[in-house]
Amino acid sequence: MHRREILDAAERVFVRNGFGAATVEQVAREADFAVGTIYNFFESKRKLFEEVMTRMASDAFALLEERVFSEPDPMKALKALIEVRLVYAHEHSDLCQVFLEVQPSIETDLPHPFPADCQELYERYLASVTKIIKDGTAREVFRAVDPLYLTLCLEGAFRVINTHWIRKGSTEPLAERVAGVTKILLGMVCSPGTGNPEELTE
Amino acid sequence: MHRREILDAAERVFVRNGFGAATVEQVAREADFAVGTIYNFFESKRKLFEEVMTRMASDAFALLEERVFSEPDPMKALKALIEVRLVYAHEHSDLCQVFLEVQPSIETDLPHPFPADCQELYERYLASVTKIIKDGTAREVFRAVDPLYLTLCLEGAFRVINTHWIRKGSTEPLAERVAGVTKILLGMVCSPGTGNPEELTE
Amino acid sequence: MHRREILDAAERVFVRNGFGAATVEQVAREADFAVGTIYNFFESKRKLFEEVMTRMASDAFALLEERVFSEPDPMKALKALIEVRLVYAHEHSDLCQVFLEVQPSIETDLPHPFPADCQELYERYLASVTKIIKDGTAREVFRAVDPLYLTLCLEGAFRVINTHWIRKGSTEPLAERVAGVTKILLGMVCSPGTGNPEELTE
Amino acid sequence: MHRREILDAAERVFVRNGFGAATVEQVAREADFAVGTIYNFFESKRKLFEEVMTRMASDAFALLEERVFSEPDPMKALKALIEVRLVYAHEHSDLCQVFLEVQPSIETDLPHPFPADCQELYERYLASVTKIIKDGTAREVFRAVDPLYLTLCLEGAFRVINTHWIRKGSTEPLAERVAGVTKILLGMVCSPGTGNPEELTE
DNA sequence: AATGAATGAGTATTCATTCAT
DNA sequence: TATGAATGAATACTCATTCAT
Repeated sequence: MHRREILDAAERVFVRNGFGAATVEQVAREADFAVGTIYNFFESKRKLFEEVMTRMASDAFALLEERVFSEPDPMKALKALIEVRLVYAHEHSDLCQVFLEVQPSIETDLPHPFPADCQELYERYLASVTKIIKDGTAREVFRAVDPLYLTLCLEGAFRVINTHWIRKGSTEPLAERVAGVTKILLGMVCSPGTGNPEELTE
Repeated sequence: MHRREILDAAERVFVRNGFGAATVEQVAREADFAVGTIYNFFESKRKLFEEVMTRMASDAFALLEERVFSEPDPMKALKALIEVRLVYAHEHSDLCQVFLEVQPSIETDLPHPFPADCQELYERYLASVTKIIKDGTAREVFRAVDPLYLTLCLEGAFRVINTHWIRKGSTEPLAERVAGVTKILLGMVCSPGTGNPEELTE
Repeated sequence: MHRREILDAAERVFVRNGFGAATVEQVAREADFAVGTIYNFFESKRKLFEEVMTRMASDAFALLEERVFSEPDPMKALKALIEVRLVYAHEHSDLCQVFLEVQPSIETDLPHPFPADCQELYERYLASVTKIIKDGTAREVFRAVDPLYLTLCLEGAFRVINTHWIRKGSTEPLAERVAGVTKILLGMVCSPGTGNPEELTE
Repeated sequence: MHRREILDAAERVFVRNGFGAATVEQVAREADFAVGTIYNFFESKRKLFEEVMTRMASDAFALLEERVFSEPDPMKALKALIEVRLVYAHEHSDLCQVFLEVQPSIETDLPHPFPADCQELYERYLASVTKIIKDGTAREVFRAVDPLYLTLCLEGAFRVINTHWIRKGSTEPLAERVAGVTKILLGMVCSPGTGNPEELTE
């Protein structure tokens, strides 16, 4: 469908140039449509941008639901979360780039430039991860610390490491890199003695 | 000095609106000067922006050098780092906002839109923190994990938590919040048994 | 076509005000278009100016080719040249104004501010006139003097007389004025005795 | 005197950059004064420009009065005029550049951008040359043609040849070049047989 | 629905001019 | 008188948005 094609084109253009530097004409050219046609589907550049954002966030959230949030065992869920966030980001660095940015940026035009949908998904994501943490704490496999803060620490680690991988290349195989980070994060989350640290990462 | 006043005004405007949406006229009005005066001190909007960035990064780095990097004991240095990053960010949320953003943004025109000075300070910051980690590991008080990744995990935690505090208010006193986060981060960094977790935070 | 209308309007504005003092908005108003529309057809004010110049020079050159340079007899060609330069300039004083100015001006930013096309046409024009002179000299109807300098003397005469006519009105009929000048210029170019001076101008 | 120094500096800057591209600050820097000082002596950039023009025209006119207009013999005066206009222009190509421009230019901001003084000098110059022509015609050494037009033809020849020499270098010695042009112009002005053409130029 | 020419508000930047010191 | 920092009007150019076809 045309709407879809335009979104795809817009995603490429926004990721390439950022919101400010991207022009509607670039999107139109990339999508092989006329400028006017873009406006038949999206009421403004801003709205188009927001739909791109929301779609990206939805895709990422759907993946997490399937691979992480449906896992009842907290330890398995945590490991899955770490892997998905690190590997997925590696495979979809563009999308990651965007998903990472669910936070205000100095380059951003407005304090909260992200669409409400997007913000809401982020809140739900945090809630879901927090729930995993709480479950793990209840079963005494995770440390007894503030689960929200633990969630945020995890989230921060994902972001900065993903950014680091995106910006610096690395010769080390992905699996090894992921293993190294997993060891650290499990050490942060898991109770000492709870299968931590060595055998955790096998 | 006028140069200083303009930088202050520009800082406020850029933090409020971002680079793209900020206009030189806004900066001029905020600084209570004419537009032309801005150009007597800074050759372009971009250059003005870069000086604002660099100044912010320098201030933050100077504080870290004084309070953190000059501390020879790794455990004390780590605790100081955590406190400075969390408390200072709380007191200077604007500056924090910016220092956080030494990473590419979707709103950004170029992969490395930040001034070279700024990038370099960030690299030096990471190197300094990594050195603390290595020292601690050598003394076996910190875990034996990849020190760069541990540094990045710390860094991510600071950022996301700071962002969280900036965006959500919190009724909980700052000291308690910092204590909660400190507990988590020490748990991540320190060897199990090394004074962790209870007495660490007193 | 709109491109044409804009060129016409720009021609009027540039001739009226000169390049420096002309504004794109004036051109837009004169052409009855919005400013942006100008930029849909011409990439910059400078480019627009250059197209105006080139078009003027081309028109003038085409006329000269048709009426002067295709004439094999040097004497007839010379008379035609004089007439065309004087009469045409009189009828198209704007165009003349510009074609005259293919020379550096104190108002000009660069030594050769005229578009390459324009410069080239001027060179071709000088070469064509010089060839007429040479032919006439070879047949011994024109004086045996440096043909390039003779060409330049002719050229200068045209310009200053045209400028004089443009700036001062004259009650004397054009034909008589042209006859008077023709007599002088034939006297300059033609060998004494070669039908010069009286019967030449009939 | 300071006024004089500023005029000198302004002359250099205007000749180098043209009126439009020259800035008052450039003039100030060239004159080694502050911008404000310029305005203590000249009420505007335009006025400064006009004084530069007028001074140039006056200098040239004074030279012509001394070397040409005070010569009672028309033939000698004509030869002197030709030489002065060609040689002087060669030696003072900057000034020439300007003096040539006593005519509206497409690059000029206003139809008659030259100061009234300058225009008036030009008129007096034309009148003086015309008088020489008339005297020569009365003595039957010059052709019996319209003296004003003959004056203008001379004037045009000077300008275009000077421009040509300024823009194209020439390896030929100046004296020879002047001789070649003199031969042509004497042929134009002088009655056939009146010492014309050979011995005229010796 | 699709088009893309036309629009014109918005912005960075320049520079002649002023005036307090 | 000399200064030069401050001024702000002026202008080229961009680009999101509209709308007649």
